[in-house]
Amino acid sequence: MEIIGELNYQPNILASTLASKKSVLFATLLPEPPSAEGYWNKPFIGIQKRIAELSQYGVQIQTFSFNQADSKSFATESKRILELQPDGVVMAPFFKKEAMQFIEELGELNIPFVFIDSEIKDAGQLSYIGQDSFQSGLVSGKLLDMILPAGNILVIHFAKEMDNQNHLIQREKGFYHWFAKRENNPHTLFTIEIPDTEDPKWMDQISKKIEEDNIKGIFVTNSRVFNIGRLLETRNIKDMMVIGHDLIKENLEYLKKDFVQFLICQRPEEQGYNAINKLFRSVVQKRKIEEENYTSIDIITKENADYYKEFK
Amino acid sequence: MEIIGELNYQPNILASTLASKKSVLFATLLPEPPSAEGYWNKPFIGIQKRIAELSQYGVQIQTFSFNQADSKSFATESKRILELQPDGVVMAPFFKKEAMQFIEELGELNIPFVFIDSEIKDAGQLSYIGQDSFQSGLVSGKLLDMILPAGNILVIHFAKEMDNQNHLIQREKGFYHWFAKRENNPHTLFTIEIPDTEDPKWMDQISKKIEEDNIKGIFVTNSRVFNIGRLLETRNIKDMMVIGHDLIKENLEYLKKDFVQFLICQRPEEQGYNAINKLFRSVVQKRKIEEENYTSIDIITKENADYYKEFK
DNA sequence: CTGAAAGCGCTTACAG
DNA sequence: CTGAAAGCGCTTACAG
Repeated sequence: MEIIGELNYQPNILASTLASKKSVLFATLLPEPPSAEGYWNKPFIGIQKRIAELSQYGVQIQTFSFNQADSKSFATESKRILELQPDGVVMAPFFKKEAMQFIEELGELNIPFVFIDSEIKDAGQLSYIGQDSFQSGLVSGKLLDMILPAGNILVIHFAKEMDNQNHLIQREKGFYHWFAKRENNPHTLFTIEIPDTEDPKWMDQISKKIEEDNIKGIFVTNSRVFNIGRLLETRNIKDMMVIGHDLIKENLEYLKKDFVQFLICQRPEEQGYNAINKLFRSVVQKRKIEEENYTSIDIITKENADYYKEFK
Repeated sequence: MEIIGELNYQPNILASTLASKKSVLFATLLPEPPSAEGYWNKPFIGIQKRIAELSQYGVQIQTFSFNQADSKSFATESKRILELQPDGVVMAPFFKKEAMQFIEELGELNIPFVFIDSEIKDAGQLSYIGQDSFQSGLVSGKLLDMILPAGNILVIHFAKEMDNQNHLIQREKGFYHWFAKRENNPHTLFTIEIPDTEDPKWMDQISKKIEEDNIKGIFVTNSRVFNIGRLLETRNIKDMMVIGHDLIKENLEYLKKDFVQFLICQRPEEQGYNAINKLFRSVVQKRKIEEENYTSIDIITKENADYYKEFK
């Protein structure tokens, strides 16, 4: 060891992995996207890209997905992962109770795991990769404030089981915080939860709210902002300033049509790529990993959207 | 070859590079940053990061830099690179004439090269990595327009030898284009060139312009927007909306103090990283490379600036 | 427990 | 020109 120090010896990783011939298996547990255009396809693209690059090193992947509206599916799939005994796990811990159970069992098996998109604090994760949701809400607040001369604001959660959607709550808090600390705030804020858009009644509910409360700005706390685009287009409502999240195809359409002014984004493909990379660096290369890795809070408009392509 | 096709044989790159023991040398020719906080340190950080990762593969680098105000230094350094006969070159082709001469000689030696930051079209480059400057100017125009209720706008180039600064011209053109196509544009636009800030007379010139022409918005076409921050602070000018480029330390200060509203950024570290990666993928891995790689046009405000750190 | 030998999948100098 | 041998820097099963 002394001589190693003196000579500053660095092992040759190429030779090492070539000789060892060992293979490594990672598992992912992420929400199943409702469609091929859904948000959760994006982290997955990044995951696959990094896995492909690392296939030379014998890195393999097995994917599991759960239904965002069904916490039991999370539990069922996590059991399957435990049976598989992978060398590392990437998960979106959407359901806190089920996730904690899973994490405990991973701990017993000494399997490292990385959180993506949302976080449970101090749960023994190797790393968290995702946005600071409060701050991202604050950015949304500032932007909407800058472009809204007058009128009131509606915050909309298109989500079921809000108890489990901590990052949406945090975004809302950050958003409200902006207006709370602002001097002479002329805007009044309201919040609505729309758990289900199957039944088109929600449209009437929102339209009524817009009229009654002089709503001139809308903030949708997740990627379902295209719902508002559709509403504004079909009911021919103009002069509404709208901010939402994530550059998915349906949102891009309404951004281009000027029904949505800003989308807040978080480089989901890069997140998936980095999640696998963290596992690789820790499990295969035995390096130290930084625990928190807040993604940037990206601001997308009609004009820069086409340049916001990852991995060109 | 038939059997290779049938078996879908993929050579093992690890074994290949381990056995071949060949080393590869890349050269970079970039502007020398005026200080440790200058913009051009950033691409260099990315370059070094990728070189460090690839040192296992026997990739080495030799760096050359030129003075942005002196086209001769570009020519001198490019000659030194030609003598070195590297396996690939990354350059910022700031001086078109000198760059074309250099490129021709690189072509004769069959040395591939990548452009970074600014581009010469169809010059035989392996790839270009940088922003679409026209579009980035358009984004600046839209943002300033959104937050500026009334008053006129001043575009400032802090640059010498404007003939060689094609990307600044393009940014200006994009910016003007936004207001040209806008309906009922209430803002009049002016442009000023400040070749030198050593002599503080430029401050009087700008101040006078601001007063005489009712300037309420300023767009600085490069990273020298901190000059305007200083001017506004020292002369106590409020209510000016300011947009500039690049998140360097001096600009961050005035963003935080609310003298600058937006910075347009282009992930310079990522650009450096990608430039080396393109050379590596082409020269060492013999893969096909995409020719254009426009960087995203990132919008930075006081609130998301702290999260805009690359390579965390 | 220690240490030498075989082998990972290639490249390259060299014998024929 | 062809083809077998040596070697790249490690790991790992195995003999002692």
